[in-house]
Amino acid sequence: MATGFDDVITKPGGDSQIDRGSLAVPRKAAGLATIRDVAERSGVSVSVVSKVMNNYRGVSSEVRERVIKMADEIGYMPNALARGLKLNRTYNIAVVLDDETCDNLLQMYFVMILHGLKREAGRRGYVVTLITHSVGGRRLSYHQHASYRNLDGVALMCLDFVSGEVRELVDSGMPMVTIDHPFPERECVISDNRAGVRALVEHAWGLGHRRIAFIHGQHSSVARARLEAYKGAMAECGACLDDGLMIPGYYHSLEHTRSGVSRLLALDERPTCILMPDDVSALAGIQELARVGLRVPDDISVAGFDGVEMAQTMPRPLTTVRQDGREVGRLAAIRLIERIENPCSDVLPPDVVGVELLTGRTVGPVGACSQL
Amino acid sequence: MATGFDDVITKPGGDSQIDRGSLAVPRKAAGLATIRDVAERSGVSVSVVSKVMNNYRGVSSEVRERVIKMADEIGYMPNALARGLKLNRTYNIAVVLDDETCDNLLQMYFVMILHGLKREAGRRGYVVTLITHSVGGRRLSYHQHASYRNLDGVALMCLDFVSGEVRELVDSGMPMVTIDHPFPERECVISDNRAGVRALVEHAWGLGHRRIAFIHGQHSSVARARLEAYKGAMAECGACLDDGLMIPGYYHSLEHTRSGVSRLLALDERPTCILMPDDVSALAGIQELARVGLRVPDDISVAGFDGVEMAQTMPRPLTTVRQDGREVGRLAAIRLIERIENPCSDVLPPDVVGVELLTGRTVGPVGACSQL
DNA sequence: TGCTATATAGAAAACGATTTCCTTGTGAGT
DNA sequence: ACTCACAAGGAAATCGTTTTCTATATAGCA
Repeated sequence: MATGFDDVITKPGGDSQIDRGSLAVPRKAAGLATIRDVAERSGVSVSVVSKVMNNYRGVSSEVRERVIKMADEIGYMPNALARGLKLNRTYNIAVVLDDETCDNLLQMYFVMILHGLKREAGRRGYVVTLITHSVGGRRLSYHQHASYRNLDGVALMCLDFVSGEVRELVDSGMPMVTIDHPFPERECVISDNRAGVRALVEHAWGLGHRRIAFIHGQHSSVARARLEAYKGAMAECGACLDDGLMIPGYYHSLEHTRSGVSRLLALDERPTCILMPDDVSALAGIQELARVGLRVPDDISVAGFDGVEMAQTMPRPLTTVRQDGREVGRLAAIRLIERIENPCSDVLPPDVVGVELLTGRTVGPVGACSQL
Repeated sequence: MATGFDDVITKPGGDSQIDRGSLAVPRKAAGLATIRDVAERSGVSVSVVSKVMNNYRGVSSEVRERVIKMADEIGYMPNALARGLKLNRTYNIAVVLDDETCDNLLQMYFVMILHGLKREAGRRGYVVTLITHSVGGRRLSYHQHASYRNLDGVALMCLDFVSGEVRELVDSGMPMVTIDHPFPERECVISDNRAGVRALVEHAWGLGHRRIAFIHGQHSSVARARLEAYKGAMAECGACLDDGLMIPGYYHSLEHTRSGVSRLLALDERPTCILMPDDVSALAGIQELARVGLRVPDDISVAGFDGVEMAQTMPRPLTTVRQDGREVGRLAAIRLIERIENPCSDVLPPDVVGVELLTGRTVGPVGACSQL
């Protein structure tokens, strides 16, 4: 925003006015009452009206009632802009959605988080604004954008947490909450990925699986946590870890999953069970397996991660772990707003939201066929 | 907001200050530079800086450069609040999501719309704020809320379009766009539901189905349009309409769909094909059919509506119609912003976004079994 | 009756921009 | 030399609030 130099220096208008699209209509012209209208029509000063509207004391109940009545009558609503300008509070929090790199809204987990977050925020008088770092051609950092709009705080999820952008935000001291990626001394809510993976491994192990493969995500602390949990759980079960069974993939990338499955099937000793990075990928994996003639779970078992409703409404429900995105979002809102309203309080360690194993029917006991 | 009477009249503070949570920090204290800082440090007046930042003419290029350099140096960003207050424009549009009645975010179609809308809005310099009508206990109408926050326009989807709330919004003249429900003289984008239903009916008919049932949504123009299209297409195909084959249901309501399926199966002459209100419901329907021992599509055919990715990534992809929610959202953003920036232009008839038949594998030729 | 607290009301200064004048200074044209 | 036009810069009003500070009226009290 600071570099207004780009292309247009000289423009029409006598010392002013570029084509600004629509003319600027003052609030009055738009038919909205201002505090001054209320004041005049109830015969008091602006300050008194303000005091009434904010429930301050120092106004006689007679005047108070008159003002309130008049305000109602002419449908007065304060102007959030003026209020925010004075108070430096907008009751508006930012959710950063980077729709250039990852399409977060297309992953149900993040949609659920957004849903929970928005709902809880609304309950507490806040509203949610979705920001990106590109705004009308100009490229603003998240922090610039959030402070340009005076947003009270920021919620971060599903993006490159090690980018300079995020660093800037962390360093800025602006109230923020991250999801599934803790920063020291910053609010955070995480979904219990470790427990989820552990539950899956144990479930499969309990059904007799010994060669349990894991197609895992990359470059994120979620992926790291899950991989670690996988290794830990396998080791605890007494398996000796086989690097060949751990294959990098990407969340929600059907092709990567399919090729991961192919790689696993090409192994000398095939796995009898594959843990996929997410539910959609799991379905893609099952498709791939079907393509080469393998039935699930008779010939090979498959598990997903997320627990989206649709995968449970299938003829053969997916074995997976349900993450409670809505709860994650709800807690994120609570913690962020706490921080906004009480900036000096101590930052607690991350909230960990529990997950639930959905046994489904795609991980079965190791059968005869799978020995082939 | 006008009735601040509720409970608290007398409160602490000498003539002022209720517990306002955080203290109000002026922008300067927060470390952000103001236009005055730029002016002082580059030795010019505030007006000149403003002119430079807005690319107005009437500033020598020498001064212009100096100002720009200084602005960059101290990281100046204008204050959107102050700007908005003066300009009466926030470059912020509202998306109304009513999370009390319907959980719109849980339906992928609406998520896609939101995604497309937000992306296109961002491209044009706008940001999206999600509003509800309940704000921190207080109940504001959509219109009140949007005008309280000075939002430039409103996008409405998936809600009760005949409510007083919506009426108020329509009458207010605030720029708005509706999705899948046209109002006279108001911007609108609709998904071609008629064509979708027609395609499904024709597809099924072509495969020999004659008794095609339709579990349809209710109380919305989408539902009406689809039902009409169903009737029209059936008639055109030469079927005589059977009221028993048209069953009211609800979108995304698994129970209603299941009971609808039961009702259909109880008919003397069972349908050979059922059109479900949406993809998730279709899966629920298939489950219900499986429960009573009917296989899809061998014994009975089933189609969905929406075309969500997951239902296509199943062992047996769902026969359905893909709606292009993202495109709907994109067009909605374009039309809304056009209206905001050019309030006097003519309102065009609704944009109709095409749909695509996904043949899938859940509607098959009428077989011997289905004659039972 | 004075004198001091206290309550009530209002004036005015912010908050950080934009925009409308208005004042200069300069160059061209006669 | 004298006007005229125009460019560059600045002062100040404005947008709609909040909040501090001051002025007045009333009550309490000796």
